Amino acid sequence: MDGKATGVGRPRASGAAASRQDAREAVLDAAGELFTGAGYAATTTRAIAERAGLRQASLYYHFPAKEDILAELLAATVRPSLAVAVGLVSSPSLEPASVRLWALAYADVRLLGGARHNIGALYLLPEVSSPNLAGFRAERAELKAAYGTLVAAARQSVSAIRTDLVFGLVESTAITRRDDPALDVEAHAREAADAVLRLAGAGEPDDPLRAAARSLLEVAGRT
Amino acid sequence: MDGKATGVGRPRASGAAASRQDAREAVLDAAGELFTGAGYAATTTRAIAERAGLRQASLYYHFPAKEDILAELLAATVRPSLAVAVGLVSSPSLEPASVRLWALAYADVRLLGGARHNIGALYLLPEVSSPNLAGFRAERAELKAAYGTLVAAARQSVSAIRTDLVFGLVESTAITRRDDPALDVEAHAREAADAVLRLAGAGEPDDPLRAAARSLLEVAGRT
DNA sequence: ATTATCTATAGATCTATAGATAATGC
DNA sequence: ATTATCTATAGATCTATAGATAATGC
Repeated sequence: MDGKATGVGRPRASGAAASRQDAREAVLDAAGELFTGAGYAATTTRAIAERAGLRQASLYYHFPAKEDILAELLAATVRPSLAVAVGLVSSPSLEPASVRLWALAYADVRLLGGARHNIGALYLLPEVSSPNLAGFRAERAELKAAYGTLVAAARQSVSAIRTDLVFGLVESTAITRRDDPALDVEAHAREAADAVLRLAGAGEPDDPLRAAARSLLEVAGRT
Repeated sequence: MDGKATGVGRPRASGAAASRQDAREAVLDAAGELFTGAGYAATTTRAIAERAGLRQASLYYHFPAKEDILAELLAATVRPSLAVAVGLVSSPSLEPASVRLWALAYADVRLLGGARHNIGALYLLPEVSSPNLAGFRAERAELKAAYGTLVAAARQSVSAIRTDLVFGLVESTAITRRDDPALDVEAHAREAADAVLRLAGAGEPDDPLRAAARSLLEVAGRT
């Protein structure tokens, strides 16, 4: 079962053998590390390929252009959080909005912070404004809208807050992780979610609320 | 008084005449626009020079290297806020900490948002991690520490909050402005400062508090 | 025959330096 | 003589394409 390590196609110069799926994954992983660390423009296709264990030109068998690698990484960044958000907003839940808002912020920060590289930092890249990445921006706008919905529903006292500030607080966790890579993601996510509730004027978060939010996520199959 | 438009040195090919100081300023302004819009690595020295009205090689008369342009822009970004922060933290003020915290956040967001280009977005560039920019990072850390001091002093109820989250909320206003350049800076600054107080658990901001904070800034000579 | 890679390279830049040049200042 | 610019270019890339090649699959 171990023997046939090499698959179809010319073997790699580096020796490493891998299936088609592996190659794509390796490229995305390498690009994720380099893009988050050095940025998009400063990362060469050669560097990505080297780290992925193949030659520069071989990238183009898997991706039509460099920007498509970024597009795929960005999509993978929003999509899971967006799925959680849609679930929390749309499905008729017995839980109050404050619980669902806490759950969304918590899940979002954990998903971003728990990923292999600091993919939340991809949001911050100036290349995100590129016309080719409109699809990602649209998904990100949907996610933001979901925050807006829950913030509006959860508010108890204080005047309305800009969704920007709530969403911005969540996104800023990527900067924090960039400056301090050893961060405890779980604790950070909890504190960020607490902070979101305070911002939204949804009352002070307490342990029962957090527990309810966490089990809500588990029911949805999402940790 | 208008006649001698051209100064010392060979005239510019573009025709535009300018003194040494003007050239530096023009370069910084051009770089500010391009770096915040497209990022550092994606901005060529040629593009900067073109926009500044001189030839690519002439940049190097004013700056030893491309990175020094970024360094100077970054310094100009933190320095004014840091000056405000030091004033608010150190000087013995009659105002309570919550007023001073509001004042700091308000001044910071206004300074970032009110500048000609979206210079707050420079914080977000991955190049900030460059070893050559350690000086900037140190100043930024000082500013963050000032937030931490005021947050700790202003807290009334709720458990302590990470300074990261407060500072991150402030920094995130640069992302908001990137996505929506027409933003009303004054209103945004006020709401961000309100949000900071809520995060810090320093009680609900009200108009008298805001007025006190604003006059505190005016006394310090800073709007 | 198909697949997944490789080698080689075209064509386009990009940063920074060398050295010339066109002003003013003394 | 000094200053601020210019032209020209070295040397180093960088992305993407063309076409060859070394596997497996039929």
